[in-house]
Amino acid sequence: MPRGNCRGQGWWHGKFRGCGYRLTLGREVILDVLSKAEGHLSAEDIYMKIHPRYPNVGLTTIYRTLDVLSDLGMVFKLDFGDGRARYEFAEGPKGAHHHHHLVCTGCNKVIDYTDFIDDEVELLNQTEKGLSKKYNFKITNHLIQFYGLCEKCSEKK
Amino acid sequence: MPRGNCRGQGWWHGKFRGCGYRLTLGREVILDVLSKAEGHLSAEDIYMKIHPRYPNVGLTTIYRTLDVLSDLGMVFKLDFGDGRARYEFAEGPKGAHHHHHLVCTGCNKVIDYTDFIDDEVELLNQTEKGLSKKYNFKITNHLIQFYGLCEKCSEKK
DNA sequence: TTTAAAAATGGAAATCATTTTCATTAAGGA
DNA sequence: TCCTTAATGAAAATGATTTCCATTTTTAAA
Ligand SMILES: [Mn+2]
Ligand SMILES: [Mn+2]
Ligand SMILES: [Zn+2]
Ligand SMILES: [Zn+2]
Repeated sequence: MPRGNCRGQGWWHGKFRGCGYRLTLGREVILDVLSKAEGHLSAEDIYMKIHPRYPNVGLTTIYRTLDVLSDLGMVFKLDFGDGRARYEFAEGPKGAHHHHHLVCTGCNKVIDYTDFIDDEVELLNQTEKGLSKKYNFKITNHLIQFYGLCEKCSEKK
Repeated sequence: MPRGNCRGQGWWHGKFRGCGYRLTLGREVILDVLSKAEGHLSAEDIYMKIHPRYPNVGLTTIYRTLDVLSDLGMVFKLDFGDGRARYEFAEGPKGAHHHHHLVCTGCNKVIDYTDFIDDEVELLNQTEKGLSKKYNFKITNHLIQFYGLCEKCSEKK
């Protein structure tokens, strides 16, 4: 968590201000949690992590902030089909860590993978180009996910 | 819509009975609507189509039936991110019509595409094989979607 | 520093697709 | 036809997310 006495010094201060957003305590704390989180957090997960130390940041603000962060491209909003959105920090310009997800339909575990990304990106580019032309569709984004059973869950079965 | 006098004669009668399910009027009608539908219908879409002629088939039954049909693999449950599930008839063994979707984030229009499916399938197989081995993850399913703006929506902008 | 406009906030209430409950009905084997 | 059990519909419950609105905070101007 950021020290309360050096607010607004993070590298993302500029990103906020540049888009007319104000960098508030709530936003900074949420961003901080996300940037340090391992997995894929739901709004409530974030609320739980923050609440003990910042009991006056409400769940509503978390939802609103996550929307803003998604708009700014600082966070990805993910849907693994369990009825609640998950959020993931979009690494800065340095660690642009393009990856996709393996989702276990047994226990909802999610594995990040980067394997085959090169071939994938190649196919994706080709596909995007072709589809853009054929359907006059401007593709801005893609979603690739694999579903199945993780090691533990296939053993159980 | 099926004629009321020849119930249970459809090619899917066996599929139901084989899995211990009963073939009811509601299920038959829902399947019929889906098999003839062009696009991607929500539960309520289906309800609207059915209700005039079969006013005693409730929305609850539609949800339940769609679950059954998904389990049987006769229908695909889709999520285009607009907060309601969509359903699509999974063509029988004949017209196995593997395709993915272009989703317009402007107007929610969805385009089916089959282009590049061959290269895609090849990459997918390779990826699935590699990931299965590396993570001991049994992949049963994949999701690929492209998001962007359709022709009309990019003009508007 | 003072001030005023705009943005952000939190808590409560609303939304709304989907699920659950439960009493009733219908399917299909015997 | 009879009986067991699956299937059904209506109403109520659920639960993640959004909306409302009165209050607070931020920021730029004076
Ligand atoms: Mn991830
Ligand atoms: Mn389709
Ligand atoms: Zn699992
Ligand atoms: Zn569009």
